[in-house]
Amino acid sequence: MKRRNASGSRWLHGKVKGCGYRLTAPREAILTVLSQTSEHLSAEEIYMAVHKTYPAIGLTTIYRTLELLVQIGIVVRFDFGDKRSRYELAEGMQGGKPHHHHLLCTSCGRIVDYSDFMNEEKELLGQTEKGLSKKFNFKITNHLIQFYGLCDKCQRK
Amino acid sequence: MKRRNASGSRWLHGKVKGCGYRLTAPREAILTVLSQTSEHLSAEEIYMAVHKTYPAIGLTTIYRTLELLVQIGIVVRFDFGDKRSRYELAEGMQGGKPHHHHLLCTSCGRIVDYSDFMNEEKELLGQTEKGLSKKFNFKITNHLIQFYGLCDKCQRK
DNA sequence: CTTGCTGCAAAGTGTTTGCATACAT
DNA sequence: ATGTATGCAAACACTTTGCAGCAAG
Repeated sequence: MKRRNASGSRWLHGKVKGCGYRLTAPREAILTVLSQTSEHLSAEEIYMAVHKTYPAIGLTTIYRTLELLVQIGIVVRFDFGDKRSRYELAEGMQGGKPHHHHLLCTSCGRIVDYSDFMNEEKELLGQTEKGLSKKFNFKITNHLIQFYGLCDKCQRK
Repeated sequence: MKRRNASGSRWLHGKVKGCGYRLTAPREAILTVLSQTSEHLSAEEIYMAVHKTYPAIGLTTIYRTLELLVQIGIVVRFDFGDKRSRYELAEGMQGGKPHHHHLLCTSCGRIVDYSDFMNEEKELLGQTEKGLSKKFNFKITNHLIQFYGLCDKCQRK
């Protein structure tokens, strides 16, 4: 678990308060965990991490807070097919990652972020979005791109 | 629900038997439903559809059969974020759809298949796959591309 | 103070499993 | 005949909800 911008959580507090929500200890702890990891944590994993510094936390609060943060736009929910939601700080949030897509190992579940090929992708996405928009009269707001395969370790087995 | 190739299910029987599995009435009924719809049915929806012609069917059998069909490669499982798996006949199966991606309305849940922009996409996907493959030592086997937005009806509300 | 936030326990929902019976081959 | 497939009910895993107490502003 890589550490990143340890003051990110402090900056995020403003975002929460700015939206008219209270800044409580549980929320603070959850934001801190999210801004200091580079992983794609599930609710339970966040719960366990927060529990270390704030043992009184309940799993319910984790779920409710995450839903709130997703609503505000501070956090993004992902579904990688392992039957539980996973959460990341949104693009543009302090402590968050730049825009990226995911590469998933179907054997061990490893998740790799990549942003190297985004430029080419972005161009095509733009074209495709425009075409789809016109043809189906959709107002496109978002996209999901993931690649699946075997990571190097799993290929050797 | 559009009807398509009504004999598709018969053709599929061979695939099942060819893989060494028994061809039973429940499986036959499930294949028939899948080969006659153009929708993206959930297990429960398949259950209800099969139930009309085969009332003795149990939901468990639906799940077990779908898992089998996915394993064999006759059926593909999708996850559109509504907390339940949805199933389609695989590309290349008789009665199945050609390769396509999905466009989803985040308001009403409508799912639109598109295959118009596949050529451009395919090219980019190939490049990106190659790059990712090399950089992360992944053997890429699959990809998922979805666009999210508001369909024309939901935009007017 | 007042209203929103929290934790616990219980309820929900989609999916899976144990087991005895039924059936395709 | 033999082992796979089925259906029921119970178990599961993740998530949500009801409610009474607590605390931020």
